[in-house]
Amino acid sequence: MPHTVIEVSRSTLKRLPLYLHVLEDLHRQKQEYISCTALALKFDFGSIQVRKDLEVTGAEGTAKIGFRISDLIRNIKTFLGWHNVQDAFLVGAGNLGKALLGYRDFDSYGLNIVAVFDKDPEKIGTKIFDKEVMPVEKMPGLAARMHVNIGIVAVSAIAAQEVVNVMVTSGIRAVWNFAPAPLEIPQGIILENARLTQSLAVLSNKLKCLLEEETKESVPCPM
Amino acid sequence: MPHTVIEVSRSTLKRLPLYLHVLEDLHRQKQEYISCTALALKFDFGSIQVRKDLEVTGAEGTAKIGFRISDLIRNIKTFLGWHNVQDAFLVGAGNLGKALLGYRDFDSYGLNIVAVFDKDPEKIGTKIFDKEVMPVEKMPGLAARMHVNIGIVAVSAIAAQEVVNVMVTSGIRAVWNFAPAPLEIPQGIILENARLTQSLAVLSNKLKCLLEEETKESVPCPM
DNA sequence: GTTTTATCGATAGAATTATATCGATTCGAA
DNA sequence: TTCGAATCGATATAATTCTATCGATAAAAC
Repeated sequence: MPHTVIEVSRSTLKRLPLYLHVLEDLHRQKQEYISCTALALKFDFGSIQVRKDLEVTGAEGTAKIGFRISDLIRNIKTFLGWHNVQDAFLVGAGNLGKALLGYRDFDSYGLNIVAVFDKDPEKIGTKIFDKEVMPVEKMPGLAARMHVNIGIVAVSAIAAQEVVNVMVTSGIRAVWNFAPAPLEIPQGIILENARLTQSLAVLSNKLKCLLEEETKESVPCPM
Repeated sequence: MPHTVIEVSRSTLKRLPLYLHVLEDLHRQKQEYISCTALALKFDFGSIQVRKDLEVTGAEGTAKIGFRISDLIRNIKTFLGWHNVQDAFLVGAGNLGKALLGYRDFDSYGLNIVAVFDKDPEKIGTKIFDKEVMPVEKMPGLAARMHVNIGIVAVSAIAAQEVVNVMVTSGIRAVWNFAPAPLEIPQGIILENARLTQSLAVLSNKLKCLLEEETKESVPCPM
């Protein structure tokens, strides 16, 4: 049985959690089945898109009925790797770090923050949501001992590269970066940037266009 | 002089802030010019992509030299609508809300949070970063008086739709949503979702594939 | 029991997005 | 001053991503 490599686009990958959220909601409401058509109504894209996305997770539906919701949830979670919760280190105990620590739903998204690090001596030793803030120097030792794979960067742009370097030497395999700086990372290590400003850029541009549209009658703006 | 409508892809729009950050960094370091080739080195995509992205902002470069950095910064900011700072309302004074309020750089991204709202009586009246938390009921009146166009949703998924409804009736034109729920919004109002889980999904999937690759020798995973 | 309708699954086609090519231009070096 | 290298700007090609179509199938209506 030769393995065929399934190509999955980044776009599909990003839509899966959207479906998952809706599906879990429906599951709580005891709904058993849903069709792509019905699921697509929740979003601003079509049912074919939904079906193709679900296809990559190996989900199978029945004609006229749709997909079993519990199956879909399981498939999506497995596909994303959220069925096994991964331990993660968080570096940066500022506002953003606190917000991430306070976010309780991460465990259903396969993420469990097990330790917090910072450089600031003022913060070290304090507790945030029951987690003690430790000096960054302790990370390498702890990462090896605890077999932690994920590192979350929640520090300033200036400090970010240094933090990543420590993470990499600590054996971290995947970095989730919240700092607004392009980071260099060795091949084989996963880097994913979670940038608010990207989303804000789209919003701002659209709003600018909308407002310009109102003042002038001619519209020199992209959609 | 007829206006030709420039088509700008969402992808381009999302890359612009990445460039902007690097450019502002270089500007602080007193560098005057940069080529697309040099700028592209900071990212994992090519120089042609960079050039085409910059093109939409109206930037003009010189052969062999590249682009004047100060021009690029101005062009990108203008294109995104970040040259004029927009006032915004934030709803939700939880961890995320606090983090957003504490983020000082928003003003250079064209955003200025002028007021915070919450439903929780315990929170109302308290101050977060010098901003008093107000009851949501006060939003409509204030929005009209202050001509606020942007609303930021930083509440739970359950409360989100209700908050958006109030925003819309308050005259808000653009909603920046952090709640992990698909929101319904009338035509003509801008909705942009800032979802952490999307980024996390990509990370998790890649990590899952990496780890599977190590245990098995055959690789049944995308990319 | 037959027809109708909704849906899946697969394939084909359209649209969008990314990358490559090429002449024109500018600087620096021979 | 001429040549070469680097880069822009425009156009053309490739790759990716989205959308439409069609037969098969299962449930509901008649």
